[in-house]
Amino acid sequence: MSFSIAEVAESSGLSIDTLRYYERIGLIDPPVRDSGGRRRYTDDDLRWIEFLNKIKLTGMSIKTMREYAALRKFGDASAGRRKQIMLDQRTDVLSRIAELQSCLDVLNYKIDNYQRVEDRLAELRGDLTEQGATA
Amino acid sequence: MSFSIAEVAESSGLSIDTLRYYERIGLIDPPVRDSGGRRRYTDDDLRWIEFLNKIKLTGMSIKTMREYAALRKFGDASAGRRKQIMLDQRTDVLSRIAELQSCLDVLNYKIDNYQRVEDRLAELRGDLTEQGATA
DNA sequence: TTAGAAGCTGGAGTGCACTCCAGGTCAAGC
DNA sequence: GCTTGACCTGGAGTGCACTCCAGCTTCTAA
Repeated sequence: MSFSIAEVAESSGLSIDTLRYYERIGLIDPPVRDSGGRRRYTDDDLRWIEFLNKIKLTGMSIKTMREYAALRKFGDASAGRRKQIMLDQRTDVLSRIAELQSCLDVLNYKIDNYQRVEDRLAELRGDLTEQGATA
Repeated sequence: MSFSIAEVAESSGLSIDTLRYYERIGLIDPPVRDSGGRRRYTDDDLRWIEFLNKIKLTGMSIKTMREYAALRKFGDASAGRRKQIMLDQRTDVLSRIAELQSCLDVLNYKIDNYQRVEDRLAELRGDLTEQGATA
């Protein structure tokens, strides 16, 4: 089974231009072409693209993803370096999660504050309405 | 008490250029100047810069931060909109945390795999050494 | 009083990750 | 056989968030 570039774009959430860009810079291997020169992606290609998408979400730079992609070509011999990249990324993700958690506190504090301001303003408007009613 | 731009840069972790850039684009109010025309930042300025830093960590764009900064000028009247911005940002942060958590699974899976490959390679090398010893 | 450090301005340059475009090819349906 | 739409290429353009620079002024310390 193989897929057109449009199908891959659809299923991966990347644009067609982005897929071609990733190929140009060596993130994706050039897929086979059909008789008319169009790209046909295999299941393997799809899985790799899904994986790229996933590690992109962790905030990995394209530079690092390219290194990782290049290392795949060396098979088991590059397992050590690839493991290291994943380890570094995990460290990164863990600290980013912690960072975001601490930001939540600030956000919540601000939200509470604005809520209080809004409540006070609503109350004031209520008072005015009452005055208007009794005047 | 007031601070030179170098001191603010030091304490905020932003560069001097970035501080001036933020001022240019309206993220930071122009601080008062000393007799020689140099910027002197107040405690209030510092607090605002710290806050900016914090919400930047949440991934808020400069565009949104600028809107938020501009809204401050309207005081309580803008509390509603500012609360909304913080609410949106909180939603964002929560989903990003969830996303990162799910990425951790992939990272862990990969790390385990590479560990297994390395273990196997180490074992093979061990065998070779033994062979070498007995040959 | 003078050298050097720190700060100033407006504007240009950078790196990243795409995104768009002009002009061309190819296959399918009418 | 001709139109239409998907796809192709190389290269230019975009938006974001800085970052750097030249050429100037001002304070400080020897």
